[in-house]
Amino acid sequence: MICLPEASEHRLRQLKAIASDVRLTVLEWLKDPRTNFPNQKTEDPAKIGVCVTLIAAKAEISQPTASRHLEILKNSDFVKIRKIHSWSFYSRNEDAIKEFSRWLSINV
Amino acid sequence: MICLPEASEHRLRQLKAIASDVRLTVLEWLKDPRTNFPNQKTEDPAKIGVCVTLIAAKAEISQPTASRHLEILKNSDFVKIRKIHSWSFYSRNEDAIKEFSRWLSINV
DNA sequence: TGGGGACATAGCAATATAGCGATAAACATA
DNA sequence: TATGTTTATCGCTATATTGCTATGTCCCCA
Repeated sequence: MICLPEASEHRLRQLKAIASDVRLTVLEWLKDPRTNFPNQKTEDPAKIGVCVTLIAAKAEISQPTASRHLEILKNSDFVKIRKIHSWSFYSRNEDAIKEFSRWLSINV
Repeated sequence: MICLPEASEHRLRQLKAIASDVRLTVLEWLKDPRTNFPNQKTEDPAKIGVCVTLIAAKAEISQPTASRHLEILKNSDFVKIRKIHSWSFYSRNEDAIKEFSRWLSINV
């Protein structure tokens, strides 16, 4: 059986995380939160992040499904969460994304 | 529903192709075919590629399963096939891999 | 012409993934 | 306290993926 090196387990998790049309698109949207989520009034989406409900609405999926996708993106380190009151504001983790991209360019 | 831009369909296919422990490992093995497949006598693995049977044996999966994985890697452009007689010799498509890596570093 | 090796395809079973509605938890406010 | 809002989790169904065996195809060689 295939035995992946310990260090690559995390990379495989990251690869699976972005190998999804929904998650790839959400990551893309989060590059420009002000343009893609202009209706968020509670917090500045570019500074704090975007809440789950607005992401679900734009992706036209249910809120639980969006929550699950965002959990997967979080487990792969591609996004960060900022929790304020009952909101969860999601934003890109540019450092982790860059590091992943660098790993891929070297190791794949 | 999510509607991925036309151009990204191919990228999503590529992401799904390497989001697999088996396929990621095979791609890794194909970086150094002489070391990883020293038993191939018919053709030089480093020049022509590696045949399906040896890949299946090293990965400890059945030949049809290996064939399927290699087909997925081929459809994503990550490998090339060289057919000689009844053999199919697989090798990395370094150009396509580099192009993919460049796309990812810019667009994800 | 027949046999054997190498590969791809078909068909099936098991597992993983993605979607939903219902519901619980946390919190602000009337 | 009661209500409404936001999010996460649970349970379920549908689909996709991965593995296998069986089989067909192609090609070389006896």
